[in-house]
Amino acid sequence: MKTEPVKGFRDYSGEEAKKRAEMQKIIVETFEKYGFEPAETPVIEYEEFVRGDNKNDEAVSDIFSLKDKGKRELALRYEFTFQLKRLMQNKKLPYKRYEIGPVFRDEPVGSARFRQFIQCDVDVVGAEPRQEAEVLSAINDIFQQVKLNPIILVNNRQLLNEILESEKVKTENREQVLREIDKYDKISEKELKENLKKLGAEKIIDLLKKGESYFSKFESYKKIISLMDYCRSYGFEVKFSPTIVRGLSYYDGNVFEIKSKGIKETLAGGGSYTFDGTPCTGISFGLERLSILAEVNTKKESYLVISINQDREAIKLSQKLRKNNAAVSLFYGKPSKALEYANAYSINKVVFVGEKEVKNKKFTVKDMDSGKESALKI
RNA sequence: GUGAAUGUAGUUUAAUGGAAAAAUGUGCGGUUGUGGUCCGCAAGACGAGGGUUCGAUUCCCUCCUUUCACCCCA
Repeated sequence: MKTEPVKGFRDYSGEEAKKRAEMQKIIVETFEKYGFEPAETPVIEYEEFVRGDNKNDEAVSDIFSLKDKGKRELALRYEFTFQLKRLMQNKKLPYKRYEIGPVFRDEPVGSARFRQFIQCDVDVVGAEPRQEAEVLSAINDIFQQVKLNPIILVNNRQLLNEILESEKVKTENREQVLREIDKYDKISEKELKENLKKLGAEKIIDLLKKGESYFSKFESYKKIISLMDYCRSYGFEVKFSPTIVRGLSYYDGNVFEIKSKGIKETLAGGGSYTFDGTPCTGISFGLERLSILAEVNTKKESYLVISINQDREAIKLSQKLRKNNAAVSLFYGKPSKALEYANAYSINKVVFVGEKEVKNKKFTVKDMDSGKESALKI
């Protein structure tokens, strides 16, 4: 019997699992602080719906597909945004929701790439452009709380189109040109130019490097300037990067990408798009990648109540502590084993419940870090 | 998906064409109420399947895992 996890899937336990749980707590709290409400959607959807209109989208070719007994053509969700098409119905706008949950992609795996990962997604349906800054601020907040320095890059899809238009790049080549531009940071400029030359767009790279003086003549650039301005009001900076493209084909306005030192993979991505004529904006990030760099405090105050042949009293005491919201485990056995147990699971307080304590109705708490004992107050 | 590398106890690392070693972790114990020290005992591995061979963990083949690159992406 094979017990190992499937390629690209894995278990989390111990410290790692604690860290992930703690991070999710921070994420939920922050999203709610920004007025987003939670939503839960199915993992399985009709394949047709998952694919949507993005038939040419490479990412969509990486979906896991399956069939049920009724021979329905189904698929595992590979992101959350498309499900908004259903959630947004009959909602007063702007509808602000977040969702945290597993998504699945049948694609190559790597150290920071999995086939199942927890995606944390926030969107505003019925968004004004200035709400892009709100969404970015929420994400920035989360990153700050886990001691990360995010580098937030922004660009605009239409701006790229305008530039390709003005350079008279053939329509049929544009998609490929964008894909090449996206490689800007990965391959040498020489190589990039050669690739672009084949597509009749070798001048693009030099143009993108020109900066403000060149971009300001395009209408879409104003949207970037405006976004940068709003972000400054929130107290953080975003950086204009004309070479970020983003894959998901529904983006049609500003697009975002968050990077950080210490990881080559993108931490978060998002942008503005239009569903049923409604302008929306959203961003999402993967918990696993964030977790690689995040620093969170997983130490919590917790108790180990040790029953030394005083089970009834020990249980009573545990329940009292739990009523005060303490995290309590019970241990039946020898004190030396109990202390070892407490160390193994980083339980920082132990209470002995033995004949002596029960008789005197006095319990002492031992702090596992300092070794000091003090009277237990409930 | 393609190409390259990889695969030994839960984890980290040895050795070998001829009975697989250690550290750490785990379980039990050290005569029964105080820990991260120490001592003893125990359980625990050659990714899977084929082939070559008297004999394969070691050589060969296939598959799988992991890692890297391409493609794309959180």
